[in-house]
Amino acid sequence: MDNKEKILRAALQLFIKEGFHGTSTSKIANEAGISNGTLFHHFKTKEELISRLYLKCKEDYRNYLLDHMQNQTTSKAKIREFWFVCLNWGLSNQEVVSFFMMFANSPYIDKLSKEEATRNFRFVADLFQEAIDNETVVNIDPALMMNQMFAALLAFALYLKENPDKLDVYREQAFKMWWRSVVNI
Amino acid sequence: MDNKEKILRAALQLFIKEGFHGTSTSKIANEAGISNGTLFHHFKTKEELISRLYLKCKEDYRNYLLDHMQNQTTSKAKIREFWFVCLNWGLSNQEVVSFFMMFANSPYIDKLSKEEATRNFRFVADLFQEAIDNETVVNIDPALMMNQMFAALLAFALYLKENPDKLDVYREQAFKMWWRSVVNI
DNA sequence: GTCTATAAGCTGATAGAC
DNA sequence: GTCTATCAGCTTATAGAC
Repeated sequence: MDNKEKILRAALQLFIKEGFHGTSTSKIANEAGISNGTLFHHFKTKEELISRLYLKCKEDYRNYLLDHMQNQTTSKAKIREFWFVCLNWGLSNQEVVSFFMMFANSPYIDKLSKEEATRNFRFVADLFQEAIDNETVVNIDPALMMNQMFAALLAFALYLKENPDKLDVYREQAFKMWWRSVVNI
Repeated sequence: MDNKEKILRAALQLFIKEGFHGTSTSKIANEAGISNGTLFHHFKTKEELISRLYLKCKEDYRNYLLDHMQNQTTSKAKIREFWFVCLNWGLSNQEVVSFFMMFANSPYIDKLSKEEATRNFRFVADLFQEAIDNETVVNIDPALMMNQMFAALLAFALYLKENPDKLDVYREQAFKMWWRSVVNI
């Protein structure tokens, strides 16, 4: 692992614990086991470090999703699979989930254009659009549907964080409940 | 408006814009039109100021909810009303919504016990428990159901923030969709 | 690429006059 | 209650040797 990677890892851990402004660059350098000067050699400013970390996490997330999606045939099967792949990613990347939430509620989000952040996730919108077109799900703005799906997933993941023993109990039901809210009947 | 109130208002605005650590006490004092010393007369530390602001917002929120709930008879009517009262509060208190989200994803949340934060919202859990008991909704942990409802509402409110013209289009449908996910059929 | 040394400016917080 | 003056420590970032 090179120093750039070490810095990003240390930063992620500290940002989650202490927030962006609560984490100084010297703390990051210290945690990464490198000097202050080295940090600023790899990242011109603290802000650049934060943006790079965010973009890297987003890319990793996207790659995980694409890697784990099989070729399902029906729209329902595709969306169902997407739900569970997202859930599994979230359960094994809880720090990144926290980081995304922090980032989404911070002023930094404005500096990376929204277009830029969602560009690589077009395939998700396409998934929903297809399901709308073939009348598998109700006809609402796919953006709203995505919003609702991620919200339901996130809320479930947060619930599991405090009730880890409930995963088996509600794993299937959580999906079924959300699905009932969008399925065309 | 006394100085304490001025400070809290200024702090809320600045925290949303710049984050907790990004907002210095002197900025707050400046924005509130008072001196640095006066701020520390009213709040012993910056942390106390943040906690007080959070608790005040939570209380205002709770009072709004209780004030606007009529006495509905059926569980469905009660929950439906609760949804729309929450939605209306969120739409007219968007800065507070942002603040709550920031706070929830910050390290400060750990310092106020979770018990303390939810204590005054027991009436919501009771609402869901009643609906479970009389078999209006599916039998899942009311905490999970609350989680899901607030997530759906919040996601809808965030969607409206970027698509304000869609309120009339989806206002009813958003509730109906969530309701279909929990109703006992 | 990595380090040490350094700096100007800001931070939260205090002291004491009014 | 409010103000001004003040501080010790930390902040991001730079300069320059190795």
